[in-house]
Amino acid sequence: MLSQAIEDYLKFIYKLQHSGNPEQRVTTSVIAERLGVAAASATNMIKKLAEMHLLVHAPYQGVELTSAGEKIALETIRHHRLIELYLAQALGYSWDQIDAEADRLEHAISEEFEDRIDKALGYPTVGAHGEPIPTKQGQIEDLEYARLSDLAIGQPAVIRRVSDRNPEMLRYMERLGLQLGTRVEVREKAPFSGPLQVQIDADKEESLGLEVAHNIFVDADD
Amino acid sequence: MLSQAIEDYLKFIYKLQHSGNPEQRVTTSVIAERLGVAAASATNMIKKLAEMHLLVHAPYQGVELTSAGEKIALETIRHHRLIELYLAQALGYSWDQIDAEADRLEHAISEEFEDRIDKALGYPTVGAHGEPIPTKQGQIEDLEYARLSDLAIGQPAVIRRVSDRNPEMLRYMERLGLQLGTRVEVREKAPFSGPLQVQIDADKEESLGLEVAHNIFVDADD
DNA sequence: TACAAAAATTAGTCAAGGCTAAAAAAATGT
DNA sequence: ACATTTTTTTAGCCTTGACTAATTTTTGTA
Repeated sequence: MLSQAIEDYLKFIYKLQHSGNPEQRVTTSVIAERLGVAAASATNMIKKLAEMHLLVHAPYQGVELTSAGEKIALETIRHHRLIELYLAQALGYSWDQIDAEADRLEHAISEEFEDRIDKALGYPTVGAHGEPIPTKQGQIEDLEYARLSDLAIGQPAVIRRVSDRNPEMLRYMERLGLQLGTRVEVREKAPFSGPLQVQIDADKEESLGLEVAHNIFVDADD
Repeated sequence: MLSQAIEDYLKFIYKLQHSGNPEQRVTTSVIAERLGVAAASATNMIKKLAEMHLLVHAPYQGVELTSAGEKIALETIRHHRLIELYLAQALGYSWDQIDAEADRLEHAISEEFEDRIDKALGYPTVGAHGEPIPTKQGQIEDLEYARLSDLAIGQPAVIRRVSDRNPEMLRYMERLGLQLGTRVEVREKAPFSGPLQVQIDADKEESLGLEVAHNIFVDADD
């Protein structure tokens, strides 16, 4: 069994590798910052993971997971997303609570547990925030959606994914009725990075800050 | 937050204090054996727990939980038993699997999780093996049942609790149809600590070894 | 009562995984 | 091109909770 620390490092490294700009190298300091540890601690762990052949480290250049490392990262992410969805669907947790709980549980569950909640959920392919759930074999779809902030005015769209990074923001979205599947349409964009006027679900119009809109991913509705 | 190790020590010390013979002192070696660690390790942890005022240690005499220690033990046991029941009822786990899974999960869940499964289960008062579940306030009933091995011949009874210590044994009981609520009656006791002939649920009669019968607790049915 | 056996403790290690402070390497701007 | 800033690494230390081996203490028995 791998330690919780190792699983966490691999998980976050995977996420950093696959987040946004693909040219963004995953360096020691970025990893340290994301995990909330000192840079020296990250250096140590990276060295250890490299010795375990879970990643390759080019000093000062960044880190890349090996397929063995990626496999573990994807298993951990699968656990996390299945647990999140289970918490939301079976136990009634709200959007902003599931991430923290799943962060602890993901390291504690067995394969058996994974299989049973997978089955209970009907073998879902996307998580509670719309992220793809890796398969047991380590396959993951990469769903590419547009950001609501980039949506053309007047183009109707459906919310397909939201960032789960900020619980505060999730609470805000939930309060506005922004969920997966919600129909949205940008009505107006204020100049100078100002707020968007967004039509929500045909019955409501709200002013949405750019930061929030940046963290909502939509599928143009045609 | 207390470490998993501390919670485990307190849980097992509580269980040892309240298992069977009340004159049996809970000594370092007994604790070490139950937790599967070296005696020296137990000595260290006991010293630490004593410094934290979670127990009182009389050297060579044994250990006794303080009320603070007992509170933590009972919280941990509550988590364990709620999780076990949830695994059995909501996720279809079998009797022999739930203990191991709960051992890991009990240290990872939040109060929120505890509350939600408690509610989902309808605020149960006994666990999957018939053990009382401590309340959130740390109250616990002590249910005293007779052992099936001590039951008088011809006395009908109902299974109320089984020991969860041995998964093999649980699997065996399950296979024989021995569950909580099952009606049993001892028909015959072979001499020299021999097996019992037991009527199970009016439709079956089985020969049961003394060790198994010793780990089944019943309520005389009158 | 003395002494052997059993139980408990102490002493010293080890592995994980953090930390800070200092040193070294790389990148950047003038 | 070189000095400064940023990033990374090294060195050394800390805490947790295990371990083994050696040393008490206690206890049970001849």
